[in-house]
Amino acid sequence: MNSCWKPTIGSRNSSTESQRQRRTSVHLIGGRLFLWNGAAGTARSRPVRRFRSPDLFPSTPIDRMSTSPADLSEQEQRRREERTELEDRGVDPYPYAWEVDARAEEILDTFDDEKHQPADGEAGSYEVSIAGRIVGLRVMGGSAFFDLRDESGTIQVYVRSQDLGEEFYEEVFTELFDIGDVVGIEGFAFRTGMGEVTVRAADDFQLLAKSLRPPPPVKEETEDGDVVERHYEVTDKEFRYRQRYVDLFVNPDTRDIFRRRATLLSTMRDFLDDRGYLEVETPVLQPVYGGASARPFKTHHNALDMPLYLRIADELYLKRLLVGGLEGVYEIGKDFRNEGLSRFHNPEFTMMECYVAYKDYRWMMDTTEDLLRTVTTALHDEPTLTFEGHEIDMGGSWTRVPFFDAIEDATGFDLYQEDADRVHDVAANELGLAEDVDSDMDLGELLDEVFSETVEPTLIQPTFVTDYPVELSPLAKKHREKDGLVERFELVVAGREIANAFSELNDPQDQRERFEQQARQRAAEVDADVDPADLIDEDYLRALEYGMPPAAGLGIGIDRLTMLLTGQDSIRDVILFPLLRPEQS
RNA sequence: GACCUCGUAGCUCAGCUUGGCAGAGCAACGGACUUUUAAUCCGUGAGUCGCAGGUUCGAAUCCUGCCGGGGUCACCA
Repeated sequence: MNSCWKPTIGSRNSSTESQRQRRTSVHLIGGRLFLWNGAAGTARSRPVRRFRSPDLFPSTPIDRMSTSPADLSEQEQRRREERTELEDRGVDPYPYAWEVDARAEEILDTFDDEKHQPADGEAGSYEVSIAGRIVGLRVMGGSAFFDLRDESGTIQVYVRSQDLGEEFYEEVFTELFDIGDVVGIEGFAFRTGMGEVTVRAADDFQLLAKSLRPPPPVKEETEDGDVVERHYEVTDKEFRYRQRYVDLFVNPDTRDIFRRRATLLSTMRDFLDDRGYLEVETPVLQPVYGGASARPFKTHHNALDMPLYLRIADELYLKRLLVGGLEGVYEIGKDFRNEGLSRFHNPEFTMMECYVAYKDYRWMMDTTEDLLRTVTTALHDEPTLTFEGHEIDMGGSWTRVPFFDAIEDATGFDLYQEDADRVHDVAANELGLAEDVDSDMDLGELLDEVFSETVEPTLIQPTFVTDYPVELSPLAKKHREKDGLVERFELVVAGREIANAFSELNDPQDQRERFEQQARQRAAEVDADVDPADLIDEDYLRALEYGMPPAAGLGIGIDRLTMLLTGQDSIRDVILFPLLRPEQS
């Protein structure tokens, strides 16, 4: 999981010495709390943290940066008072480090009753030093249990007045610690009478970060027997997106989604690296945007005094690299499209694009099968997944169906080589799409609409839809056999478009004509003042004129793939910090 | 941008139809409790009923407008 972190049970690092000394001092001085965390001399003399001068940020009123007591809830005020009280007692509420040598999940997995369970009244042999956040505190007189949550999971901690000194226990722990505080524990693992593996804070118990803001209370009543229990869980979607940091420590499922997203990415990288493709990084800031038909974000470079656009696709720069003689390249990065928000669209999203010289789209279909089967297996241990109740089999080779055949199969109408008027007529009058089409849509838009409405939702098992109309694909190479089509495929799974690929157009003359066509449309649609010539990427055409080898290219939307592989129905659930409307106070 | 829907304690919500003292559970706070499991038991505090205006003797409740959240559509290769 986290390769940086290696548990070292049984051979504990000698750098825990400072912790041992502090712990010794607890026993030596009994209840002398001001020495309890070894920070007595420094806590008071620590410089008081101050807010920056308001002059530095004249537009930000100081009273919005500090928080006046009147704005705070009772609970927030109390926690601030506790923090002050801790400092007065010489307890640093924000100390510097803690030597961790075990994690919750690992202790729960490796605890062995025969080897580790201590005899009554004795110390256990499974010694650990752990850290995490307190959730679910249960105090019972002179002892207490709480749940400690670290990145791996949650483990119960047992605290006794006898172990830690009465004064610490009574006056610091039970009075000044809260749910939400981050703490460090040194002690040993044991199994309680109720059967739960628990760490007893026998040796040390320190505050590592005082929480001034209560975590959301989420113990919801389960009304009847079949309701799933959700005790420490926040279900309010907006809250989860806006305060993802809380979502992550409260909802283990959320962390799991992002772990799986990371596994997906690393598996994909390994797959591409193993085949010898070079991972590259191309510009996000571009003087001319292209590679897709979306509207861009516009920005400005001050020193050069020039407009720049955030890229809407990586494609045109990656193909320049093929001209440069790199024979297999890929990039995983953010694209930006200035469009609306929905559960399928976030304005910035992650795209993997891969280009391989001397290959065509047929080869790319095979490779896509391999890639996605590998990724699916990495996440599910087998090449199958369940999405919205559908069992989806990513194994074997997948159905390949030409675009117009798919439409004909779904609607009974063969629209190949029909003109826009005819397609509009069929869509509006025969297919019940009158509300989705209108008469000034061009042929490409009409066909796309028909396909999206009638075919896409029906394709549940992985399906390559091939041979798109040229109007929809200005960067794809003309079909070697079929007039008016290009060698392109989209992969549809569970009714969603997962991948897009083509035999890459490398004829500079053909490319120029298609750019000109596209530029005229775009200038007319987006902004009448724009000169179509400014929308053409002349440098890309110059590159093609030097000669780009035949190549296959593939694009996969990582966010949507993650949705599919983690069973999420909103893109916001697979993006850590999705764009939201600004928060209103 | 259009339509639907919601806004009451820190959180989840009831109360609104039929106007009459602002409610519950959880959380918080005080107390009891040294192997608990959403700990339990006793007690306490907590509200600009989103905002503004109107109707009324009286508005959380009825009316109008606005603000904010969510959803659907539109835009979107």
